[in-house]
Amino acid sequence: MDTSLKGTLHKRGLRMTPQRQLVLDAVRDLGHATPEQVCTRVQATAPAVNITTVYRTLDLLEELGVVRHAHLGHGAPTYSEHQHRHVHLVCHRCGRVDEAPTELLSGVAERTQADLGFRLDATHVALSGTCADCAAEHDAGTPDHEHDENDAAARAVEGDR
Amino acid sequence: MDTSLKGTLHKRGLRMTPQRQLVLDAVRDLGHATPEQVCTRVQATAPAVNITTVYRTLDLLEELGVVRHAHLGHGAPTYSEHQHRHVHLVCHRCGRVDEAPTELLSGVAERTQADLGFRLDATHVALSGTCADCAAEHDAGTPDHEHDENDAAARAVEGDR
DNA sequence: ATAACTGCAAAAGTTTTGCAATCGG
DNA sequence: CCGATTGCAAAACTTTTGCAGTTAT
Repeated sequence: MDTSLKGTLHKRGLRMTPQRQLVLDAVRDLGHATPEQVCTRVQATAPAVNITTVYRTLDLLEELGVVRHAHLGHGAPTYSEHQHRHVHLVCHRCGRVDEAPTELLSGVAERTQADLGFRLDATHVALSGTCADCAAEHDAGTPDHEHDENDAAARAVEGDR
Repeated sequence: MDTSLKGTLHKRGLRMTPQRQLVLDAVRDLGHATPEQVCTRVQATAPAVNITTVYRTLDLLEELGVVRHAHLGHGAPTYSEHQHRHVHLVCHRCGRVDEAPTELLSGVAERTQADLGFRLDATHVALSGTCADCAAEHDAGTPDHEHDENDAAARAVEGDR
Protein backbone atom coordinates (compact mmCIF):
# COMPACT_ATOMS: atom_id res chain seq x y z
CA MET A 1 0.00 0.00 0.00
CA ASP A 2 1.01 3.58 -0.60
CA THR A 3 2.35 5.08 2.55
CA SER A 4 3.45 8.43 1.13
CA LEU A 5 1.62 11.56 2.11
CA LYS A 6 0.48 12.02 -1.44
CA GLY A 7 -0.90 8.51 -1.54
CA THR A 8 -2.65 8.87 1.80
CA LEU A 9 -4.27 12.06 0.60
CA HIS A 10 -5.34 10.63 -2.73
CA LYS A 11 -7.03 7.70 -1.09
CA ARG A 12 -9.39 10.23 0.40
CA GLY A 13 -9.80 12.34 -2.69
CA LEU A 14 -7.59 15.01 -1.18
CA ARG A 15 -4.75 16.82 -2.85
CA MET A 16 -1.07 17.12 -2.33
CA THR A 17 0.13 20.68 -1.95
CA PRO A 18 3.44 22.27 -1.15
CA GLN A 19 1.99 23.65 2.07
CA ARG A 20 1.06 20.21 3.31
CA GLN A 21 4.48 18.83 2.58
CA LEU A 22 6.12 21.75 4.33
CA VAL A 23 3.98 21.38 7.42
CA LEU A 24 4.74 17.69 7.64
CA ASP A 25 8.45 18.34 7.15
CA ALA A 26 8.38 20.95 9.87
CA VAL A 27 6.70 18.59 12.31
CA ARG A 28 9.28 15.94 11.54
CA ASP A 29 12.20 18.29 11.88
CA LEU A 30 11.00 19.95 15.04
CA GLY A 31 10.09 16.83 16.95
CA HIS A 32 7.63 18.54 19.27
CA ALA A 33 6.15 21.72 18.01
CA THR A 34 3.24 24.00 18.62
CA PRO A 35 1.23 25.23 15.64
CA GLU A 36 2.98 28.55 16.00
CA GLN A 37 6.43 26.96 15.87
CA VAL A 38 5.46 24.87 12.89
CA CYS A 39 4.24 27.99 11.17
CA THR A 40 7.47 29.85 11.80
CA ARG A 41 9.46 26.96 10.45
CA VAL A 42 7.31 26.68 7.35
CA GLN A 43 7.52 30.39 6.74
CA ALA A 44 11.30 30.21 6.78
CA THR A 45 10.93 28.44 3.44
CA ALA A 46 7.63 29.81 2.23
CA PRO A 47 6.84 33.13 3.85
CA ALA A 48 3.43 33.38 2.25
CA VAL A 49 1.98 30.40 4.08
CA ASN A 50 -0.68 31.50 6.48
CA ILE A 51 -1.04 30.23 10.01
CA THR A 52 -4.63 29.34 9.23
CA THR A 53 -3.33 26.82 6.75
CA VAL A 54 -0.99 25.42 9.35
CA TYR A 55 -3.85 24.85 11.77
CA ARG A 56 -5.98 23.26 9.10
CA THR A 57 -3.14 21.09 7.86
CA LEU A 58 -2.20 19.88 11.32
CA ASP A 59 -5.80 18.88 11.93
CA LEU A 60 -5.90 17.10 8.64
CA LEU A 61 -2.62 15.28 9.15
CA GLU A 62 -3.82 14.19 12.53
CA GLU A 63 -7.05 12.89 11.08
CA LEU A 64 -4.99 10.95 8.55
CA GLY A 65 -2.98 9.51 11.40
CA VAL A 66 0.25 11.03 10.14
CA VAL A 67 0.87 13.24 13.14
CA ARG A 68 -0.50 13.34 16.65
CA HIS A 69 -0.60 15.97 19.29
CA ALA A 70 0.10 15.88 22.98
CA HIS A 71 -0.50 18.39 25.70
CA LEU A 72 2.84 19.09 27.24
CA GLY A 73 1.77 21.21 30.15
CA HIS A 74 1.07 24.84 29.52
CA GLY A 75 -1.09 26.25 26.75
CA ALA A 76 -0.42 25.05 23.28
CA PRO A 77 -0.57 21.45 22.12
CA THR A 78 2.52 20.12 20.39
CA TYR A 79 2.53 18.01 17.30
CA SER A 80 4.87 15.22 16.38
CA GLU A 81 4.96 12.37 13.94
CA HIS A 82 2.55 9.64 14.78
CA GLN A 83 5.28 7.04 14.40
CA HIS A 84 7.44 8.89 16.83
CA ARG A 85 6.13 7.11 19.91
CA HIS A 86 7.57 7.95 23.26
CA VAL A 87 6.70 9.31 26.62
CA HIS A 88 7.27 13.02 27.11
CA LEU A 89 8.96 14.27 30.23
CA VAL A 90 8.42 17.98 30.57
CA CYS A 91 10.46 20.07 32.94
CA HIS A 92 8.19 22.64 34.50
CA ARG A 93 11.14 24.81 35.43
CA CYS A 94 12.84 25.29 32.09
CA GLY A 95 10.29 23.78 29.74
CA ARG A 96 12.69 21.22 28.34
CA VAL A 97 11.14 18.09 26.92
CA ASP A 98 12.94 14.81 27.48
CA GLU A 99 11.78 11.61 25.91
CA ALA A 100 11.61 8.13 27.29
CA PRO A 101 10.59 4.87 25.69
CA THR A 102 6.94 3.95 26.05
CA GLU A 103 8.03 0.86 27.95
CA LEU A 104 8.60 3.17 30.85
CA LEU A 105 4.88 3.05 31.44
CA SER A 106 4.12 -0.54 30.60
CA GLY A 107 3.91 -1.53 34.24
CA VAL A 108 1.63 1.38 34.95
CA ALA A 109 -0.53 0.48 31.98
CA GLU A 110 -0.97 -3.01 33.35
CA ARG A 111 -2.03 -1.69 36.71
CA THR A 112 -4.53 0.83 35.41
CA GLN A 113 -5.97 -1.85 33.18
CA ALA A 114 -6.26 -4.33 36.03
CA ASP A 115 -7.45 -1.92 38.70
CA LEU A 116 -9.71 0.39 36.74
CA GLY A 117 -10.06 -1.10 33.30
CA PHE A 118 -8.30 1.98 32.02
CA ARG A 119 -6.27 1.53 28.86
CA LEU A 120 -3.34 3.83 28.98
CA ASP A 121 -2.11 5.57 25.85
CA ALA A 122 1.49 6.20 26.75
CA THR A 123 2.33 8.43 23.82
CA HIS A 124 -0.22 11.11 24.42
CA VAL A 125 1.07 11.62 27.88
CA ALA A 126 3.26 14.31 29.27
CA LEU A 127 4.87 13.58 32.57
CA SER A 128 5.78 16.66 34.48
CA GLY A 129 8.66 17.21 36.81
CA THR A 130 12.09 18.74 37.17
CA CYS A 131 14.83 17.91 34.70
CA ALA A 132 18.35 16.97 35.76
CA ASP A 133 19.81 20.42 35.09
CA CYS A 134 17.15 22.30 36.95
CA ALA A 135 17.27 19.85 39.81
CA ALA A 136 21.01 20.41 40.07
CA GLU A 137 20.56 24.17 39.99
CA HIS A 138 17.90 23.95 42.59
CA ASP A 139 19.98 21.75 44.84
CA ALA A 140 22.89 24.14 44.43
CA GLY A 141 20.63 26.78 45.90
CA THR A 142 19.94 28.81 42.80
CA PRO A 143 16.32 29.69 43.29
CA ASP A 144 15.58 31.14 39.90
CA HIS A 145 12.32 30.83 38.15
CA GLU A 146 11.17 31.30 34.67
CA HIS A 147 8.04 29.32 34.27
CA ASP A 148 4.38 29.25 34.99
CA GLU A 149 4.09 25.97 36.76
CA ASN A 150 3.32 25.68 40.39
CA ASP A 151 6.30 23.83 41.63
CA ALA A 152 7.44 26.54 43.98
CA ALA A 153 4.10 26.84 45.65
CA ALA A 154 3.83 23.08 45.74
CA ARG A 155 7.15 22.66 47.45
CA ALA A 156 6.40 25.48 49.81
CA VAL A 157 3.48 23.60 51.25
CA GLU A 158 4.98 20.17 50.98
CA GLY A 159 5.37 20.14 54.72
CA ASP A 160 1.84 21.20 55.48
CA ARG A 161 0.33 17.81 55.18
CA MET B 1 0.11 27.40 62.90
CA ASP B 2 -2.99 28.85 61.33
CA THR B 3 -4.00 26.76 58.40
CA SER B 4 -7.26 28.52 57.57
CA LEU B 5 -7.51 30.50 54.39
CA LYS B 6 -7.95 33.65 56.37
CA GLY B 7 -4.84 32.95 58.36
CA THR B 8 -2.80 32.10 55.28
CA LEU B 9 -3.87 35.34 53.68
CA HIS B 10 -3.17 37.44 56.71
CA LYS B 11 0.34 36.08 56.99
CA ARG B 12 1.00 37.79 53.70
CA GLY B 13 -0.85 40.98 54.45
CA LEU B 14 -3.70 39.88 52.20
CA ARG B 15 -7.38 40.02 52.95
CA MET B 16 -10.14 37.56 53.33
CA THR B 17 -13.09 38.20 51.07
CA PRO B 18 -16.30 36.35 50.31
CA GLN B 19 -15.16 35.87 46.73
CA ARG B 20 -12.01 34.09 47.82
CA GLN B 21 -13.91 31.76 50.09
CA LEU B 22 -16.41 30.98 47.36
CA VAL B 23 -13.72 30.19 44.83
CA LEU B 24 -11.97 27.88 47.24
CA ASP B 25 -15.24 26.18 48.13
CA ALA B 26 -16.00 25.69 44.46
CA VAL B 27 -12.62 24.13 43.79
CA ARG B 28 -13.13 21.77 46.72
CA ASP B 29 -16.63 20.82 45.70
CA LEU B 30 -15.85 20.33 42.05
CA GLY B 31 -12.72 18.26 42.46
CA HIS B 32 -11.27 19.13 39.07
CA ALA B 33 -12.50 22.30 37.54
CA THR B 34 -11.58 24.78 34.89
CA PRO B 35 -11.71 28.49 35.73
CA GLU B 36 -14.93 28.69 33.77
CA GLN B 37 -16.52 25.88 35.77
CA VAL B 38 -15.38 27.41 39.01
CA CYS B 39 -16.89 30.70 37.93
CA THR B 40 -20.22 29.12 37.08
CA ARG B 41 -20.30 27.42 40.44
CA VAL B 42 -19.44 30.59 42.31
CA GLN B 43 -22.04 32.55 40.39
CA ALA B 44 -24.71 30.08 41.45
CA THR B 45 -24.30 31.60 44.90
CA ALA B 46 -23.04 35.06 44.06
CA PRO B 47 -24.01 36.05 40.53
CA ALA B 48 -22.11 39.30 40.67
CA VAL B 49 -18.70 37.70 40.93
CA ASN B 50 -16.72 38.36 37.82
CA ILE B 51 -14.68 35.76 35.99
CA THR B 52 -11.71 38.08 36.22
CA THR B 53 -11.83 37.66 39.96
CA VAL B 54 -11.96 33.92 39.58
CA TYR B 55 -8.81 33.91 37.47
CA ARG B 56 -7.04 36.20 39.87
CA THR B 57 -8.15 34.21 42.88
CA LEU B 58 -7.11 30.88 41.42
CA ASP B 59 -3.68 32.29 40.70
CA LEU B 60 -3.46 33.61 44.19
CA LEU B 61 -4.61 30.40 45.84
CA GLU B 62 -2.09 28.52 43.79
CA GLU B 63 0.66 30.85 44.86
CA LEU B 64 -0.38 30.27 48.43
CA GLY B 65 -0.16 26.54 47.85
CA VAL B 66 -3.84 26.02 48.59
CA VAL B 67 -4.80 24.77 45.17
CA ARG B 68 -2.86 23.46 42.23
CA HIS B 69 -3.63 23.07 38.59
CA ALA B 70 -3.04 20.25 36.19
CA HIS B 71 -3.38 20.03 32.45
CA LEU B 72 -5.83 17.30 31.75
CA GLY B 73 -5.57 17.11 28.02
CA HIS B 74 -7.43 19.65 25.98
CA GLY B 75 -7.41 23.38 26.50
CA ALA B 76 -8.16 24.62 29.94
CA PRO B 77 -6.18 23.79 33.05
CA THR B 78 -8.15 22.32 35.93
CA TYR B 79 -7.75 23.30 39.52
CA SER B 80 -8.03 21.15 42.58
CA GLU B 81 -7.05 21.31 46.21
CA HIS B 82 -3.36 21.03 46.71
CA GLN B 83 -3.82 18.37 49.36
CA HIS B 84 -5.83 16.33 46.95
CA ARG B 85 -2.84 14.50 45.50
CA HIS B 86 -3.41 11.86 42.94
CA VAL B 87 -2.65 10.89 39.40
CA HIS B 88 -5.25 11.85 36.85
CA LEU B 89 -6.40 9.36 34.28
CA VAL B 90 -8.25 11.13 31.52
CA CYS B 91 -10.38 9.25 29.05
CA HIS B 92 -9.93 10.86 25.67
CA ARG B 93 -13.15 9.38 24.42
CA CYS B 94 -15.62 10.62 26.99
CA GLY B 95 -13.48 13.06 28.95
CA ARG B 96 -14.02 11.29 32.24
CA VAL B 97 -11.31 11.77 34.83
CA ASP B 98 -10.38 8.83 37.01
CA GLU B 99 -7.98 9.13 39.85
CA ALA B 100 -5.28 6.82 41.05
CA PRO B 101 -2.94 7.03 44.02
CA THR B 102 0.39 8.71 43.32
CA GLU B 103 2.10 5.45 44.22
CA LEU B 104 1.02 4.27 40.81
CA LEU B 105 3.95 6.20 39.41
CA SER B 106 6.54 5.62 42.11
CA GLY B 107 8.32 2.97 40.07
CA VAL B 108 8.36 5.26 37.07
CA ALA B 109 9.66 8.10 39.18
CA GLU B 110 12.57 5.96 40.31
CA ARG B 111 13.43 5.06 36.76
CA THR B 112 13.30 8.60 35.38
CA GLN B 113 15.42 9.72 38.29
CA ALA B 114 17.95 6.98 37.77
CA ASP B 115 18.07 7.11 33.97
CA LEU B 116 17.68 10.80 33.28
CA GLY B 117 17.94 12.55 36.59
CA PHE B 118 14.36 13.62 36.01
CA ARG B 119 12.29 14.17 39.15
CA LEU B 120 8.75 13.28 38.43
CA ASP B 121 5.86 15.25 39.88
CA ALA B 122 3.12 12.70 39.77
CA THR B 123 0.27 15.00 40.67
CA HIS B 124 0.62 17.48 37.86
CA VAL B 125 0.34 14.75 35.34
CA ALA B 126 -2.59 13.61 33.32
CA LEU B 127 -2.34 10.15 31.89
CA SER B 128 -4.41 9.71 28.82
CA GLY B 129 -6.20 6.65 27.61
CA THR B 130 -9.55 4.96 27.32
CA CYS B 131 -11.71 4.42 30.37
CA ALA B 132 -13.37 1.13 31.17
CA ASP B 133 -16.78 2.14 29.86
CA CYS B 134 -15.51 3.50 26.58
CA ALA B 135 -13.27 0.50 26.11
CA ALA B 136 -16.27 -1.77 26.59
CA GLU B 137 -18.31 0.24 24.14
CA HIS B 138 -15.52 0.17 21.66
CA ASP B 139 -15.05 -3.55 22.01
CA ALA B 140 -18.76 -4.02 21.57
CA GLY B 141 -18.38 -2.32 18.24
CA THR B 142 -20.07 0.97 19.03
CA PRO B 143 -17.95 3.42 17.13
CA ASP B 144 -19.32 6.62 18.54
CA HIS B 145 -17.26 9.69 19.12
CA GLU B 146 -17.66 12.83 21.06
CA HIS B 147 -14.25 14.17 21.69
CA ASP B 148 -11.37 15.99 20.20
CA GLU B 149 -8.58 13.58 20.88
CA ASN B 150 -6.89 11.66 18.18
CA ASP B 151 -7.51 8.14 19.24
CA ALA B 152 -9.60 7.18 16.25
CA ALA B 153 -7.11 8.51 13.77
CA ALA B 154 -4.35 6.90 15.76
CA ARG B 155 -5.96 3.51 15.72
CA ALA B 156 -6.82 3.88 12.07
CA VAL B 157 -3.20 4.03 11.09
CA GLU B 158 -1.92 1.64 13.67
CA GLY B 159 -1.47 -0.87 10.90
CA ASP B 160 0.37 1.45 8.55
CA ARG B 161 3.71 0.98 10.12
C1' DA C 1 -8.05 55.92 56.79
C1' DT C 2 -5.78 53.30 53.40
C1' DA C 3 -4.16 49.79 50.82
C1' DA C 4 -6.10 45.54 49.02
C1' DC C 5 -9.70 43.90 46.22
C1' DT C 6 -13.39 43.85 42.84
C1' DG C 7 -15.99 44.64 38.62
C1' DC C 8 -16.12 46.46 34.25
C1' DA C 9 -14.34 47.45 29.80
C1' DA C 10 -10.86 46.95 26.79
C1' DA C 11 -6.67 44.58 25.20
C1' DA C 12 -4.03 40.68 23.94
C1' DG C 13 -3.41 36.08 22.36
C1' DT C 14 -5.00 31.89 20.14
C1' DT C 15 -7.92 29.16 17.21
C1' DT C 16 -11.89 29.03 14.00
C1' DT C 17 -14.80 30.48 10.17
C1' DG C 18 -16.57 32.62 5.78
C1' DC C 19 -15.45 33.62 1.27
C1' DA C 20 -13.36 34.84 -3.12
C1' DA C 21 -9.34 33.68 -5.61
C1' DT C 22 -6.14 29.97 -6.84
C1' DC C 23 -4.39 25.63 -8.05
C1' DG C 24 -3.93 20.43 -8.43
C1' DG C 25 -5.44 16.39 -10.82
C1' DC D 1 -12.64 22.25 -16.05
C1' DC D 2 -14.13 21.39 -11.16
C1' DG D 3 -13.75 21.12 -6.72
C1' DA D 4 -10.18 21.06 -3.09
C1' DT D 5 -7.18 24.34 -0.95
C1' DT D 6 -5.39 28.69 0.31
C1' DG D 7 -4.96 33.48 2.14
C1' DC D 8 -7.09 37.15 4.12
C1' DA D 9 -10.20 39.41 7.18
C1' DA D 10 -13.19 38.95 10.71
C1' DA D 11 -15.30 36.27 14.42
C1' DA D 12 -15.14 33.61 18.58
C1' DC D 13 -12.86 32.40 22.62
C1' DT D 14 -9.92 32.50 26.63
C1' DT D 15 -6.98 34.99 29.64
C1' DT D 16 -4.82 39.40 31.04
C1' DT D 17 -4.61 44.34 32.14
C1' DG D 18 -5.84 49.17 33.48
C1' DC D 19 -8.61 51.76 36.37
C1' DA D 20 -11.98 53.83 39.31
C1' DG D 21 -14.96 52.58 42.91
C1' DT D 22 -15.55 49.52 47.05
C1' DT D 23 -14.32 47.09 51.15
C1' DA D 24 -11.60 44.57 54.81
C1' DT D 25 -8.79 45.65 58.59
